[in-house]
Amino acid sequence: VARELGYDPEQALAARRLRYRRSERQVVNRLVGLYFSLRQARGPYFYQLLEGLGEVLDGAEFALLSNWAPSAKAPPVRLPAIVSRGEVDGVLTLSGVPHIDQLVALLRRDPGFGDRPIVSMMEPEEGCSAVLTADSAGGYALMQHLLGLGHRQVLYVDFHTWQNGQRVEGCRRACREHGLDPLQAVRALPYYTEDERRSRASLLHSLAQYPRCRAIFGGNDMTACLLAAWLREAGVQIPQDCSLIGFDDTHTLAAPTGANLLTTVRQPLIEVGRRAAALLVQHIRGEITEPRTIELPVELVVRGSTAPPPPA
Amino acid sequence: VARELGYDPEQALAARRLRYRRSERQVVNRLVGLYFSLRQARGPYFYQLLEGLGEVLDGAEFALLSNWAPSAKAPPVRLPAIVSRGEVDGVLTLSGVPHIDQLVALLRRDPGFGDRPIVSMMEPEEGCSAVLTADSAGGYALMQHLLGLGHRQVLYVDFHTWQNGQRVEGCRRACREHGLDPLQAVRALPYYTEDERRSRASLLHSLAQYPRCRAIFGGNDMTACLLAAWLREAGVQIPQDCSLIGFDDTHTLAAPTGANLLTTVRQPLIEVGRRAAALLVQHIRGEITEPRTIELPVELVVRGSTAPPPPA
DNA sequence: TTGTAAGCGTTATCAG
DNA sequence: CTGATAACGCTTACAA
Repeated sequence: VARELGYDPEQALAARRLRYRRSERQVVNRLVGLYFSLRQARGPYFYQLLEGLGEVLDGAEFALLSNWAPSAKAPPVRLPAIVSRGEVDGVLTLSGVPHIDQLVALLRRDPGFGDRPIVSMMEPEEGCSAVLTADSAGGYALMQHLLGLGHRQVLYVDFHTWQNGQRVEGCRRACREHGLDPLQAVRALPYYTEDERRSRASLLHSLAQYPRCRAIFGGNDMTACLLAAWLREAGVQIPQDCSLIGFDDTHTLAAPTGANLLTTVRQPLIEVGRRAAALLVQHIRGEITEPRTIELPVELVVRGSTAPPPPA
Repeated sequence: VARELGYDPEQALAARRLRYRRSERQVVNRLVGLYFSLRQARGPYFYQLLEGLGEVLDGAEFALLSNWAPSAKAPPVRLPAIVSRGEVDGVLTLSGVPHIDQLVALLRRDPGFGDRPIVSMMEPEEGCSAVLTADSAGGYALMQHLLGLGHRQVLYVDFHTWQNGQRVEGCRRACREHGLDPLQAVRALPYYTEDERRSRASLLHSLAQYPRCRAIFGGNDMTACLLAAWLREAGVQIPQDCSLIGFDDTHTLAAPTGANLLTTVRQPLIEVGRRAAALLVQHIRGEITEPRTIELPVELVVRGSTAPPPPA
């Protein structure tokens, strides 16, 4: 009869939620939150993840709350009202967003969220499930490729605020296997978003200082493309004078023909989004109770930006 | 006393919503929905809008619901449960999403949404507020620029499913003012996403057919960049052999130096997002009751992809 | 097995 | 003007 009349108690969740306070049960609201920064939302990295998330959440009929846009400056001090009210069933976080630890602590402390599931993407997080990629293996494959071309020194350039430690660790592992001193073979050079001139000068200085270093590893594709522009302006030709590698396979380094030149490691970002969403939904449905970590493989994509080092 | 004890009736919105059924009042949930397609979410066009939306909604402490990801195929038949439950205070829509009319009708028909505010971005919509850009003026400025360079014929290429009529109308207005037959001067050539080969052949055929037409207007930057790749492969040099223009200023047509070549019309997309969010929040707060339309100016950005036509 | 009543937290109403 | 009361729709404990 209920079905005939189109009656669905889910429609009046407000009443159910009210009543459930007595029995300390939880109401599933089919709503999950995504914590990210507007800064990240500018690039394809983010919207590939979003595409995977959207696909799975849509299928599971979950809605996605997504305007958490923390600034890099201050840690979050308050949760959105809808979270404190207990209407958000779970949360997705994303590596690279400032102050994730504080956010997680804040969520855990709030009675409106408590120990509901959190799934972290691209970075492990204490007490949360995670969907990661084989970062270390990616760095290893990249370095193997460069070593095979004859390079013996690499300059690793990345935001100083990011810690892609696994990536570099993979590079260094490959170096050790080739009998090279990993600290000599992979030199880290931070760059500073807030001071482009300084970063550029620092890059060119390092290239002059280490004449045998003719390969540059940008911490990700976005960084690599920026470095490419600086190198071009300084008259350094890629890959004749210097090889360049990225990470992610999200950006195009355009050759005159329009083709993508950038040798990189492809991360399965859409799949990361899918898996993270699926994991969160399983948690919410109670099909999983313990935090779980998934690692997805990455793939070396060799294009035109890498070549043997020029003769000394 | 309430303040001392940290008591806030907003925290128990469920109870308030329950009670309000009797008096037919509405509960503001500080939650708005964004209707878009995953297809759009792939490009900077979308995330510039999102950036503006996020900024204002964050400031007003509204949350954003954003996993409406309709496929192009089928019109929406059901609203997310959270909308039907009346927990979404208002909706933002975006031009280019399939079946917007059906969505609006569906919302209006659903007692859970009824006549709550809808703000449409980049396209007017019956019975809704809208934030638009001066499309026609943009087309006019582009055409003025081309006419000034000496062009007398332009090929307009765009998705056949999109109707950027105002843009073309602006072009034709400029032609009329120069005493040209607008239908002769601006020829429309649709292209077909599902059949790239056909679109490419059609483009090259048209160029051969109209030898005096040496300027191409891609309906937007994304389209223009795609056309640029096809032209390059066909050996057509930009801008020496043929000028190329886009619209939006969202994509880069990279010169060998990495600089952006594309002459285009900049749309203030972040500002569109900000205004749309602000408008929706004002509606929800009851500060505005009647639908309102805002039009923002656009700006011609002349770069290297336009030049005088080659001598006949 | 079926039926009844209480109560979740809020607010409108009505009596005092 | 103040203060008590009932009802929004649901779930559950308990009685029949």
